[in-house]
Amino acid sequence: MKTVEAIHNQGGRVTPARRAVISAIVEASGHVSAEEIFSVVHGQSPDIHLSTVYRTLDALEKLGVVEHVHLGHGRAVYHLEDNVHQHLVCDDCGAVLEAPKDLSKQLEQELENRLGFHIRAHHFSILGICKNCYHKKR
Amino acid sequence: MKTVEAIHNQGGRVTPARRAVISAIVEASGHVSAEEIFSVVHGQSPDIHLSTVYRTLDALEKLGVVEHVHLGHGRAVYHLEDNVHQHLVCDDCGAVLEAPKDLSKQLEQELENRLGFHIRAHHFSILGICKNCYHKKR
DNA sequence: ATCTTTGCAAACTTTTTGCACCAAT
DNA sequence: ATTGGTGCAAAAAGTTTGCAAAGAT
Repeated sequence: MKTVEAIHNQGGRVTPARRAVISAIVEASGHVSAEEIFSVVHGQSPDIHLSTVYRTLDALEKLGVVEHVHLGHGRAVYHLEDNVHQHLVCDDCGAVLEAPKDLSKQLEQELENRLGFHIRAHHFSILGICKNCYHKKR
Repeated sequence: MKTVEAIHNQGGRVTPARRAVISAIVEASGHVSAEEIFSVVHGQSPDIHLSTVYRTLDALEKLGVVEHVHLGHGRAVYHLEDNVHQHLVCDDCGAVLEAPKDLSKQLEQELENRLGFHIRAHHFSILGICKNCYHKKR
């Protein structure tokens, strides 16, 4: 487990709470809020507190294991850093799609050339209306 | 004043508070948080409450006069709907740039063709590192 | 033994809401 | 006179923090 090593290397400690949070994120394999993570973790280990989840997420973020993003309005969601991509978020149904890599690359290039602006791909989010919602009239 | 008419047409009332909020946004001519709007408004009319600002912003949003966006992490910011554009937000210094229109258009087209995803330009925000921050080493 | 992490409770920030009063139409 | 808007205070939602006890190394 790479994550566990990363924690060790930084002088961090591998605790049950941290294991639980990590596996909750891995199992979710998507975009999950702190509370969603908490409810999974808390379901199995009721002694683990919400604030511990937040602190663990913070720690994992510092280690570069997870990343949090604010998709659209509302709370932050976390996802694994190995799954870096750009998010398309439906403003109607909340669906989260991933933008095609080449499209992202292209945009990234152009913004860099023209404005010297360096996209953080993992922090990129576009709101709009997804195919489904668009077709059920709006 | 178009906005005032819009309010009337919906059976809404044009109150001092609403006038104050509207002109605060117009004068700010950028991206302002509810609190920034409040502090301007409150500076001139100390009797106007923060909750009134929020309610007014809500009302104006329903009328399509303003729009709020969550740029990056942190609180919502409001801007006039006539100034629709895509935001580039610097993750370091918080600077907000506007993306070139043609670039946006291109991306918009492609996402539509490929995924059937319809960008809401005004709700679009890209995080990254701006030119300045990028060059002062990172 | 050391020093990080946790549980807990409480604070904080941003936004929303209930209610009685007030004011725009 | 209506009915929508406002002030106020209090709640809600999401996140952070201080502190003493517990646990990983």
